[in-house]
Amino acid sequence: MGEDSTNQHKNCSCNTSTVFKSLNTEEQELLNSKLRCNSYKKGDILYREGSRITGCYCIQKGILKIYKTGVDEKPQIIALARPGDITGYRSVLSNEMACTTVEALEDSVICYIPSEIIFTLIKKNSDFALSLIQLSCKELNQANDFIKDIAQKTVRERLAEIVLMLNDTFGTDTEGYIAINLTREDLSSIVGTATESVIRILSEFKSEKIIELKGKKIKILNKERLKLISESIF
Amino acid sequence: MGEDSTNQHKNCSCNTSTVFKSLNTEEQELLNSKLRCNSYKKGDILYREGSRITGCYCIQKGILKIYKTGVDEKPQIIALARPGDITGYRSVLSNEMACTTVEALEDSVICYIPSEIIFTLIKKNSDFALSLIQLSCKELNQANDFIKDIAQKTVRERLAEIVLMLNDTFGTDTEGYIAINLTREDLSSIVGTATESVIRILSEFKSEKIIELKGKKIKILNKERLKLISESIF
DNA sequence: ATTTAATTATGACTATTGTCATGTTATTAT
DNA sequence: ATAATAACATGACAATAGTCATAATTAAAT
Repeated sequence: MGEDSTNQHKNCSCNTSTVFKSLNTEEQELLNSKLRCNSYKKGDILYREGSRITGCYCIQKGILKIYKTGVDEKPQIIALARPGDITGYRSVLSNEMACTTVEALEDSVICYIPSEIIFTLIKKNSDFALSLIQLSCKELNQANDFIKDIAQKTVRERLAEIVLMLNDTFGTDTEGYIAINLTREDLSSIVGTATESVIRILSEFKSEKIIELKGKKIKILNKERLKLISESIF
Repeated sequence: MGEDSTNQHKNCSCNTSTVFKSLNTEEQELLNSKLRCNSYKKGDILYREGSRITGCYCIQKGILKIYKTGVDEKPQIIALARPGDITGYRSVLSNEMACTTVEALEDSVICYIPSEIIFTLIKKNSDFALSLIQLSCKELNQANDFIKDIAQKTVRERLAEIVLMLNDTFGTDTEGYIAINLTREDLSSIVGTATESVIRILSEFKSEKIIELKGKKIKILNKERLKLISESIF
């Protein structure tokens, strides 16, 4: 874990992140004075399920995978987080042990925000409190939607859906490939299936000219078709 | 839908419900003055997915089922709510259309709380705001746990888990039967499986002397065994 | 009370998905 | 550069769970 701390937060993503947009100048400064940025290498663990955390994390740069550990240590990825996203706020606000493990998927720069400042801001600024409620409500709704999908859709349909989600969330590089590197194993633990199933279905999509594959990189060739598959219409 | 409105809220469950416990006397009175209780018959719909709601609902008496509609109109039950629980707050706070349909599972008495009062209380009382955040975070964590389970466990394991959850949440009647009447179809749309699978596995549990069945009623005979099954140990 | 509808139950069959085995290709480390 | 490891790929098979059919039972409605 990098101890590459900085106090240079003039253009920290925390300031533009949606939850913090309701802060006034004074509150922004208070926030900035308490922040501490750290660098993490690919594979580094920010915190583990069951450990006590004393603040939350705002991503400046990089991508995090957030997962719960299930039967036989099998991870279930609950979310991926990108710059501007915050994580850990749930455990901080409920004053409970971390309910997920958070790991850097690539080299990242993460801002640490101590618990106290979060509580202070909630007390001071009801709009900030409302933003936090709205954030957790949004995540709750996404989680409920995914429960519905995982319960009702086939693996093929869910994988199509996840590929579309990745495309929307992380965008594409200059060549049109989705800008995130996930192993087939990571993908399988998002979709909720076996690694071999992901490999097989991606190959199917490829031979059906719906996607193109280059190593871990995925490029969507036929978005409409992929959408139809994800909606159980195909 | 019952229009059996009352203004008698001295002992409305809203006052004891966990989210409202942080209100002071003045705020309690403000809340009570705005409440409106209605009676609903079994099968009545409080609101439908996609409709605009202008307040949230606190259960005085009865049980509600909260579901999302999936492929082929198939419902996926996201939660069951019992006296003291509130529902609809998510859509109210995010100012979005309802993302679930809510239906009375039995004759119920439900308190309607207009949106404005919720927003007012968030502004006035940061502890109330915090309670709301904690509530949604708790539900979020439960949803994420369920994603993990539905992705990794077998139907048999999940059904065992749900029976245990129902027992803990709704308690038992004088004869020891779980105090909720769910059809096998309802159960299947909680567990995320086919109705026939629920029927079959409940019959298995019965012949293994793990549960006892009397119509829709379920009595747990061997809680330890059921727990082991739910944890994929059996 | 009796018809009607809904729910529960079970068998037979099919489809989907997971597991295991094995080989190949990328990555990473020395 | 080369060994070692991790990731990808594919086939064969097994297990889990879904669908369809049909009957019995229970609950609801007139």
